[in-house]
This record gives sequence, C-alpha cells and structure tokens, in this order.
Amino acid sequence: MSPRTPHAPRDPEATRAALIEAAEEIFLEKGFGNTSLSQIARRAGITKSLIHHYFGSKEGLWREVKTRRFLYYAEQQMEMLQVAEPSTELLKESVVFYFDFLRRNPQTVRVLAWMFLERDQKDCMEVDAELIARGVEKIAEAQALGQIRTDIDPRFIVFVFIGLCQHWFQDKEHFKESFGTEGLGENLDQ
Amino acid sequence: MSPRTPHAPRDPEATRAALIEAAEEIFLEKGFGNTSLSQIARRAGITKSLIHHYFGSKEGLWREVKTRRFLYYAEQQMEMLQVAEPSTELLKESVVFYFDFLRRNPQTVRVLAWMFLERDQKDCMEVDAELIARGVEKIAEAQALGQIRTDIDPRFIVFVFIGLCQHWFQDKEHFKESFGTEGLGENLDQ
DNA sequence: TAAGTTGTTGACCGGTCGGCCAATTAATTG
DNA sequence: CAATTAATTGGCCGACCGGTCAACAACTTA
Repeated sequence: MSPRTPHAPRDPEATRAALIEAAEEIFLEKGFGNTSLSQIARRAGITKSLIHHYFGSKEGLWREVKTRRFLYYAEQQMEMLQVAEPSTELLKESVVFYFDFLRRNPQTVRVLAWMFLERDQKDCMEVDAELIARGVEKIAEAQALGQIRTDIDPRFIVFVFIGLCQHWFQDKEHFKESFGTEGLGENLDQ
Repeated sequence: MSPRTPHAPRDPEATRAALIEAAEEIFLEKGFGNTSLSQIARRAGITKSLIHHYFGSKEGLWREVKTRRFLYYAEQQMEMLQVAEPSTELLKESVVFYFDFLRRNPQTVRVLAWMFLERDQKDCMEVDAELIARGVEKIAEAQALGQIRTDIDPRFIVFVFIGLCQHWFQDKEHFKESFGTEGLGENLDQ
C-alpha cells in the first residue's frame, strides 16, 4: 500500500514478509492462475524483480505461501495430538480444538481447498501423511481400550472429522446467503 | 482429438457441444485461470475463433460450462424433492439419492467446488436459492409432523447434508492416498 | 576508507494470452 | 440458379505475462 520512502533503511526480512503477505492475500483470494506477479508486487509496494530474487519464480512464491500455512497448521495439530492421551473425551476435545483453529485461521481453510482442487499437495505430503498416521494411531489406541467402537476403520474416523471441520468453514459463506443471524456456538454441539 | 476432415459437413450444434465438452474437461481439471483458449480449441479440434463466435468470451464459455452442470444438478434435485412426501425415511432416501448422484457425476462436485472457491455463484443464485428453499420447506413439514426433532434449524439440516455429500467426494482422492481398498458401500451407512 | 556483498530498481525480452477481422466455404433461401 | 446467411479459418493485434539483466545503492567487512 505505502510506497517506500526514497532513503528507507533496508530490511530484507521485512521485504520477504511483505511479499509473502501480499502473495497470500491475493493467491488465497483468487487462486494461482488468476493472480499475476505484478499485482502481488504492487500490493506489497515492492518491485516485481524482488519476487524472483527471493523466491525464484511464481511457483516458488506460491509454494512458500502454501507450505508456510500448512506447516503452521500441521504444527498445531501435532502439538494437540502429542499432549493428550487417547479417550473419547479427548477425541471430542481434539475436534473442538481443530474446529476452533480453523475458525481463527480462515487462510488455512482456503489454502487447503486450493491445494486440493489444483491437486498439488506434493510439497506437503510427507508431513500430511505423518499427521494422519498420528491421528489414526491415537484412535486405534482408544479403540483398543474399548472407548471407541471397533467396527469402524480408524482412518475413516480421522478423515470424517477432519473433512467435516474443514468443509464447514468452506460452506459457511454459502450458508450465510440464506440467513445471516446464526453465530458459531451451535455448531460445536453437532 | 481428431482433426476435422477437409470436406466435413457442417454441424454447428456438434461444434458447440465439442467445445463445451473440451472446455469442461480442462476447466474442471485446472481451473479458469490456468486454462487457455488455445488448449480448449486444440482439444476440441476446432479453431480458437469459434469460441468467441459461440460464447463471446472466455468468461462466456466458463459460464456456459458452469450453468450447464449446475442446472442439470438442480433439475435432478428438484425432481427428487417434488416426488416425495416429507418423512424421516424420505430424508434418508433423499440423501442417498443425492450421494449417488454425485458419485455418478464427479464433474458436478468439481464445478461446485470451483464456483465456491472463486466466489462466482452469481449466475446460479436464483436457482440455488429456490433449491434450498424447497429443501428447507420439506424438512419444516416433516418437523411439523413430528417426524424430525424441532430443535434444529431446518436450514441447518439441509446444509449439513448437502455439504456432507459434496465434500465426501471432494476428499475421497485424498483419502485414497492412505489406503485404496475401501469401496463406497460403507459410506452410505454413516 | 576501499573492496566486496547484497538488497533494490527500472528497463527490457520473448512468448502467450484473449480477442478481432477479413476472407473462404458450406448451408439456406427465394 | 443467384443471393443471402451462417459456420469456419488463419492471420493478426495490443496487452500483459513471467522472467532476465545491468546498474545502482546500501550495508558489511577489512
């Protein structure tokens, strides 16, 4: 937004951060293909060339934005999984925590959705796989303890819960077109 | 795929259809911004100029693809809603029917997902609104008859069921990366 | 202070994009 | 059969795309 003062002191990290922030805003709003580097540079108040200087290419910047958000997301979830011990109550709390996380980080919802539609999860696959493995593991433990019915594949449970939270927020805007008075407290009950 | 024979008889409707089909394939696969008219024309075996001749612009073609799929989807669902009378059993059947429809029409899933992320539902809003209104109406009737608990907003029920089906298929590929043996029969139980 | 490193810029490049148009050819009309 | 209309083509346009480069300015180092 604000053009740099002619004799501004240099701050590479700030520049990098500004580029990432601008890129995230526009990429998540319009998608990769509908975004041009000129727009990003303009919004960041920085020359287009610096994008290549810092990230090599348009894909490089997009990859940076994606992995950044995804790693933050994975970190949060991993932390949650490590603290707790398996139980039905924990499962419930985990879901609530995850749900709340997505509510506070709508960017995560969008980033996951774009990665999904464009089928480019390759950069985050290892992390994602481990994340899922952890969740499945926890649930399997709870099943072994008899706290969760065993006739459901634990992988299935994990996916249903993750998908449910993820897509609730994806749909929320659509929902609001019908009527806007609903808050968010009711959803936790379901 | 097949280049036209030099003296082929003209068939405007077939040309139109070929363009729409090619456009749908590529648009739904890569999204609007990542698709170029040259690609579409090449895949359809038709000159790029004809796209403008029939649809005016790139946006016009995209709009055609979207509304086409969406109207088919709406038609099916409307038909389903009109036939039946409200009951818990009907609700179940409706969901199963809808679920099955999406399974047979993965393009619908993708088209809805793209429209959603790119926030361009404007072309289908009236139809969509009526569709939802119908569903809500049916559920409200069932509630009045005491067949569904009344402490839940019927709009909420509609959205949860629609979203659930829609996003199940959206996530299915992701799920398969964990393990691919699961069929689809089990899902209907949930 | 001088040399070297690095952030930053504006000008520029080839390529492709969406879109336009005149010309050609097939169908339709009278 | 002309005359008209509609389908189809290839060539072309200006704009903008992502990316490169040489030059410069600010820091770092010695």
